[in-house]
Amino acid sequence: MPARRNPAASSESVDNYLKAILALSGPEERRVASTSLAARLGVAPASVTNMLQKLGAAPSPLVEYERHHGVLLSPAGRRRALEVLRHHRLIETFLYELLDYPIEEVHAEAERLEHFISERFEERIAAKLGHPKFDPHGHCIPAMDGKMPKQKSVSLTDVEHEGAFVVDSVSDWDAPLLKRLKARGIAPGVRLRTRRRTPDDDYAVSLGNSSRILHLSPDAAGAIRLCSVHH
Amino acid sequence: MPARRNPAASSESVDNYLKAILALSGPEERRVASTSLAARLGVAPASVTNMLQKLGAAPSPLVEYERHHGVLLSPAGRRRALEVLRHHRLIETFLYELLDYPIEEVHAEAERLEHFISERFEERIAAKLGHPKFDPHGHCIPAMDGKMPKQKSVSLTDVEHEGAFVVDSVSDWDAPLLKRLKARGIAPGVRLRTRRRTPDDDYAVSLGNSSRILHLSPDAAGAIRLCSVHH
DNA sequence: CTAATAATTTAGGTTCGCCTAAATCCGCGA
DNA sequence: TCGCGGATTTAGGCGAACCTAAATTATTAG
Ligand SMILES: [Mn+2]
Ligand SMILES: [Mn+2]
Ligand SMILES: [Mn+2]
Ligand SMILES: [Mn+2]
Repeated sequence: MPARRNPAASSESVDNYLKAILALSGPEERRVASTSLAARLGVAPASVTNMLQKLGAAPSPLVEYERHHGVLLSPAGRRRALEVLRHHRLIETFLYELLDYPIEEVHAEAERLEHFISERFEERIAAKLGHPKFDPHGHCIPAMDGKMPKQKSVSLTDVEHEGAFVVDSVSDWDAPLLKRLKARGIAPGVRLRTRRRTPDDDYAVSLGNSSRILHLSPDAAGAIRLCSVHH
Repeated sequence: MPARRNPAASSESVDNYLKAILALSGPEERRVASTSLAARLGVAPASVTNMLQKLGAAPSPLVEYERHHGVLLSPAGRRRALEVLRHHRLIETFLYELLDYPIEEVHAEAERLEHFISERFEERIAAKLGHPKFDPHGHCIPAMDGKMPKQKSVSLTDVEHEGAFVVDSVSDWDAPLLKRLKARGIAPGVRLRTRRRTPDDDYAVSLGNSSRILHLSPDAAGAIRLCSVHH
């Protein structure tokens, strides 16, 4: 009798659920609905329910789950999610900086490898990279203790007035889109000016000191987060 | 009805079976018995039979399997096994050369990662390393086309006469043993002299120009392969 | 040539992560 | 307050990759 080991200790799937909950619950740590998890993970809603029940019922649960009321990460779950996120972003940085990957390819590779590297690997690439604080998309890399500064950036889609900004980060979700942004010169750290717009306008911005105006699709704009420039 | 996809296309498990068959069938490509596969993979013999039946029955089989008569890799299976072996040894070299892993730790990490890296990753680390031909244990890294020069080394356990050799390779199988060998100065490329011995003697060798004699256990000797020095 | 021993396969069962179809629940608009 | 539609859960199943115990087959010593 193999003394039934702790179910759901961790696995690629579990890790991905935890990371998705972390992302979807946002800085305010809202409860996350199964449907949104299902959409994000590309699985059926029933599969989500199943997994959440299992995770929530384990001896030391990784999530706090209540029927019909969504989930939250438990402290242990949050710790694990941040660890995987740290792996993800360190790997991305490593691929970009040391292996010269094109930026739009780092995400997919990191998405797999994040689950399989050892603590030693994590530590070694972090050291090699000089303990970076940001990944190539401009996202913050959680520290080893799970601490991560709150982000105070806004989505370009939420800016309606004219203003001067710096690109904080770009979404890594959609590789082709990311490639297009790169081709247009939009990358973290780039200075960017917005113009006043009404809901019907497209997103018109100019970069650096150039006066050339770029017109961005809503998709593209949605992938860009900005910081104001009053340093 | 989701149009039943090619079963056993490839997976971590399948890869490990193929690699094990490649290793156990040796340069002469002997048929491999389920028992030896079971022992090497650390699974029950019944599990091996199961897997071999599945692999052998697939539309384009990765192995040629005959009840009660062991398996052989098919050309496709051999190709895949060599690809995974190439991954393994490139990753080991990468961890050793670029991430400063201690030699006894590279194997375990490579054993996992070999299944999850992309072609791009493979190509990039190979380039970064200058397309190495040997891994840190002295094992040959298969080329991209799967070609690999025949090894013409002998196990230290098969040497009974006095002679001058160069250490060709050390086994990566047993990390503690590997660490001990390292501590004793035994590594690929090191010059090593054997003395005449009878089956009851231990393995007595001296390294480089030193006259100091090392006495090796059968385990240690079994982990060392030698080349003669007539260059 | 036979019989026992060793190797191998078959039978039956588990866990994980997923799916579809069929309930069920819940909040909101009339 | 009622009931409807969307969100969610339940029920029933599947394939991978394992396992143990019980056949079965091969080999080999006498
Ligand atoms: Mn992932
Ligand atoms: Mn990123
Ligand atoms: Mn492996
Ligand atoms: Mn090796």
